Amino acid sequence: MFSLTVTTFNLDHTLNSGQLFRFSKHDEWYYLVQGNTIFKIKQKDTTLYFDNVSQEFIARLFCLHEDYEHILSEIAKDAFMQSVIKQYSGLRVTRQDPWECSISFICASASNIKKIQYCLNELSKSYGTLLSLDHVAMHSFPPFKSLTDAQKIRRAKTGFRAKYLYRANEKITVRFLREIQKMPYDGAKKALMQLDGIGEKIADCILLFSFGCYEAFPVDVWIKRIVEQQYLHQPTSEKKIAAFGRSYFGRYAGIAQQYLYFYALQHAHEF
DNA sequence: CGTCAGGTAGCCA
DNA sequence: TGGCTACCTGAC
Repeated sequence: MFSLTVTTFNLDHTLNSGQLFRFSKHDEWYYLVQGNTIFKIKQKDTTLYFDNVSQEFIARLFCLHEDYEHILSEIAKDAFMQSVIKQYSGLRVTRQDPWECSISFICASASNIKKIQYCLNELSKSYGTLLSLDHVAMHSFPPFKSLTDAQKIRRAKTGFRAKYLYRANEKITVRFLREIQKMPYDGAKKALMQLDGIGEKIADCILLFSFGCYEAFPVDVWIKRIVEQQYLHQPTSEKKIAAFGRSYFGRYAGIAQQYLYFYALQHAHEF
């Protein structure tokens, strides 16, 4: 068992903000999979407790090295954002494995969080290996290059996304991911959008959640609704909403987006 | 039943 | 470029 003191970090908010889909909660502990091991993590005030995983991995996944006090002050552009930030302070954008993140968000197209989790778990059951910790069982994520059986992909109830997953598995290579990492935002986004099933929104999610590209401002229905309601006061295209988000919030627009998204989820009934 | 989910591709003006 | 619509599937 290890522990770490954290500031401006909230594990619950971070895990439940729709950026990471594969975790399972059992009395106070969250169980997650990293490679071929399960680990568990929980937070008590400013202390993070974790087991079966390295401190380095936790710090990287939750970007604990980032100065969130500073980042949040930069995106607190107006009274509304200030209140959202105050309310959900500690929500962080994660830095996930690019392969898992790409596959996950291809599954996210026109779906919902419950369904995405279901599909990813089914894919993992089919392509991963069974792991356990404290009598909690989970499967490892389908390994890199393993999604080679179209039937099995479809049996995970992935629907029209099945062919996208199959092709992504063919096209995503170590070299491809390394190139993306080196590119600036625009080029990286274009490269990701070469893949079938990855459009503007999903490319932005992948860049934001697995490449540390904080300029990316994914626009989904919820971001569209909240930006229209709070800022633009009229129906606006996704493209214009994204352009607004990036120019208004600046270099940490993606983190602002995550706060807005989390706020919208908590207030979903009001829309 | 229709509509809606963390959308995208293909088609048309 | 901008505005349609079909698309798997499950929940309401």
